[in-house]
Amino acid sequence: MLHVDLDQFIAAVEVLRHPELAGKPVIVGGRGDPTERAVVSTASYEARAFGVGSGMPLRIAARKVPDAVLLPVDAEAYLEASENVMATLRAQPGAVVQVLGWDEAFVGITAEDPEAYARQIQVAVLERTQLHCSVGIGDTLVRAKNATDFGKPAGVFRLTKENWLDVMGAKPTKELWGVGNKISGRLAKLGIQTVAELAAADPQSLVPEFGPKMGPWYASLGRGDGSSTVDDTPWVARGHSRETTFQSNLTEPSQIHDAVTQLAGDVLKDVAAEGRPVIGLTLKVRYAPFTTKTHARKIPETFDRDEVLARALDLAGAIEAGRPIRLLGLRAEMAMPDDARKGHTPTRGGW
DNA sequence: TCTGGGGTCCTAGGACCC
DNA sequence: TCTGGGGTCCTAGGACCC
Repeated sequence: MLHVDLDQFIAAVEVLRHPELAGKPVIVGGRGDPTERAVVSTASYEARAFGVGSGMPLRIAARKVPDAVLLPVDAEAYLEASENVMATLRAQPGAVVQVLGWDEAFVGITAEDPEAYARQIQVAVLERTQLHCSVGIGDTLVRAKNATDFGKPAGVFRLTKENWLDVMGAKPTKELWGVGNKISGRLAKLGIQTVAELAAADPQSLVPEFGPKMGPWYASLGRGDGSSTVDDTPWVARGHSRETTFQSNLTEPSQIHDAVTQLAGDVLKDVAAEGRPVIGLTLKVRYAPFTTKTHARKIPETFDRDEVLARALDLAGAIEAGRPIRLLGLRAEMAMPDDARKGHTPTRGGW
């Protein structure tokens, strides 16, 4: 199968709308104001050369690149571009497309020459959307996903059982899809630093540290193993959430009340659009400077706005009085339709 | 340097039941 | 006094992804 990933997607869409920005360091994030609390969504390659990357505080990014062009996030524009890309992928002969996000998809194919097929995809996407993409080819989803990194920018790379350890073996475990800072740190404490060492680990030996599912899963990640099925079942959301980072910390109960009321209204709008009842609520509170707590509650199935709002405000009663708050979030879990296929998700799909 | 917003899934521990 | 062995459900929190 193939993994298709658009190059510097958000920045590229912005450059298409503003051709005069081509070749300049472009940073997209928040409302484009570096004095606000926000992070970088995407930086162009020119900006990345200064050490700017996704997730970096906008303030820091602006300091690193004084000449950068800062732009606000325009989700609708990116979604429209994304839909054009995905439609192009679906139009390829025999392609089964599993979307992973705005700028990524697995494409299941059967082709004599996968590299040629991948090149054809790149041409088609460029012709239709003027966007460049990189393509990974693999015999599992994990290998295809990791292969894409070696193809960037605008290239093609193949990872299979045969060359997986040659290419990936010496890399730190953090390079793997699903292993971040925390897990790589815990693996290191077990004496596992590299992909090759993880591949050699006995899956059962990881169970005490990571549990019965995740332990063996990490071992298989090290080997590049896992599902090789691209699943194009339409995605069904488990829930919807909204969160707000306040530019100045909240301290007053009335401010909390107003903020939760606002969040509940926004979440309910998303839920109503799906026509599925709410079955649970989670309130997220980030106290200043930076500790996060969540409070969750199952609730009886309901479509009633007042009921959901009342329960959200009830959850807000768990907020510690007097501590300044920098973020509030509210998530509504929805009942799943009976025919929804479990286990298919946008970011962890195929596991 | 100071950390967004939208998602999903896994695990631990307590409550409760038989 | 010292205390079983399952099972399920719920809450809280952790970790990851784009």
